[in-house]
Amino acid sequence: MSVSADPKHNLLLAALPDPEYQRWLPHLESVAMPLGQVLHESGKTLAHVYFPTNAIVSLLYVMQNGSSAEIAVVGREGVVGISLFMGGQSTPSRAVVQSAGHGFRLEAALMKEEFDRNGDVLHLLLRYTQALITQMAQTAVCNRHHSLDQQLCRWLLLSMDRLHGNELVMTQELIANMLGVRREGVTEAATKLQRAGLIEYARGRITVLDRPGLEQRTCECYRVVKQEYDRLLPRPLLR
Amino acid sequence: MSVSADPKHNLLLAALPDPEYQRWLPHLESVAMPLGQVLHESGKTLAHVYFPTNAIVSLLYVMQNGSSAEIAVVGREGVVGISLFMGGQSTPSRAVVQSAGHGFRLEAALMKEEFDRNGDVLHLLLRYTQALITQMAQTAVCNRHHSLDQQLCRWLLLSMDRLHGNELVMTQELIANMLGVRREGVTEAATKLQRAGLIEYARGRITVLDRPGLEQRTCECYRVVKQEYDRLLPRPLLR
DNA sequence: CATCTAATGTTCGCTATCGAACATAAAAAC
DNA sequence: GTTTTTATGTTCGATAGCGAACATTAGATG
Repeated sequence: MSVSADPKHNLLLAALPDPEYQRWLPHLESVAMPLGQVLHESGKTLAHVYFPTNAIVSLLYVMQNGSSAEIAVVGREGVVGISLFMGGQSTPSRAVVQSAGHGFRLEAALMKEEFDRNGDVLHLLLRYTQALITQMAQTAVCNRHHSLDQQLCRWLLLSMDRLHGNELVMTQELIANMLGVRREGVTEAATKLQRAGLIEYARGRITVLDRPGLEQRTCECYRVVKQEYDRLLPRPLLR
Repeated sequence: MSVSADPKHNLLLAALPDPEYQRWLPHLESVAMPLGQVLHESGKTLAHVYFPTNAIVSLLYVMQNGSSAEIAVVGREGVVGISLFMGGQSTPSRAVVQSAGHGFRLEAALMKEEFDRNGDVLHLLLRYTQALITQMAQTAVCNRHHSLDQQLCRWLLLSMDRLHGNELVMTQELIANMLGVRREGVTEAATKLQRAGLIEYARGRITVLDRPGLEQRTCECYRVVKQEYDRLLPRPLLR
């Protein structure tokens, strides 16, 4: 698929100054990212960092009792594995491919080395990390205060922003895992959105029909996160 | 108060290598941190970073409708204002003193300069930031899945870890703002804890009587956050 | 000491979400 | 084409937390 063959479809890779990009290129390994693939397990040391091009990855926390909650979502705007350059080697969360696609990966040691060279790469990755922090913080707020309806809209919008089209392959069961709610709740909320003509739903395939409509229904959380990504990672990235 | 007079009561400052510490010392300004003081406002550029010694600071997000939720809490183990060195200059959250005390602050420009020198200081601050990220992520999970009772225990434990004694000056109203719930809910939960003999409550003063009891009642979130701070910022800090 | 104010305690009906059970239908497997 | 599996839809009682109203009491203020 040509859409995934170019590393520059990942916005962070695209934002690299040319010397860095050329240096990384031979080490960037093209990888398929199938639905459900676990990129890193909670508490385990990372072997690679992943730069998705057209895949979406969920950072999610799985509790002792098995229920889960998504903390943040990473797509072509970002990188999976920040704990590597943040210095902790691992995190208590799991990274799972939520929407199949492709991406590129870089070996942990190489990533760390590049980060520690300490120039534009460092500042780019740190700004991205700050955007990711905003997403996590907003998830906390949203979980506290907003209705499932609103949260579903937020989640759909954040996912759509990370894809090219307006279609998402995703069952209600999976969405429920991400949002940390029951599947029935998602069914109910999704049915409402479908009745309102905002989305079309068919056995694991969601099509967004009316994006502005979703934006109107969602809570402020979506806008805050979006604005912060735009602010911290404008195009052209890097001042 | 002697307990606040020494910058090394802040664990990050204490973890600085001596050359850095000596260089910072003349620039560290001792400041009182009274209850309710706003250290930075949502979206505003930071003038200083703050290193609390015996104060506790809440990072909280205030919504359009006025309700709020705490995203993370910072005490003597940390620093307020990470967005400064992360590169964003500001964040969509507000930092408010939740428990009065003292601290030290450093001018934004100096902080950035030190960070960009790019040695131990950078890695120390990044590891701290990763611990903070874990706290935010866990807050999101906790908000989704755990009861108010459990969350109150978590909050008390996290706060106690950042103080010296076992007493906290804090009304139920304020706790409710932090947790993003109603004051009545906090009253009810706190009454339960008091009846169980775990805490003593008296008009804006909480005393923890049975810490292990609280740890038993709280959810896994407390332990995860605690362990992650210990892992990322062990004493002696810096490898 | 009397008064006022802020902090806490209590109650009641309401709503969103949960937990569980079951129905239906589309797609996949045979 | 028949069977099986998977995804979605629906219902019912239970419960946690909400919103609002009001009672009580300990300190602060005068």
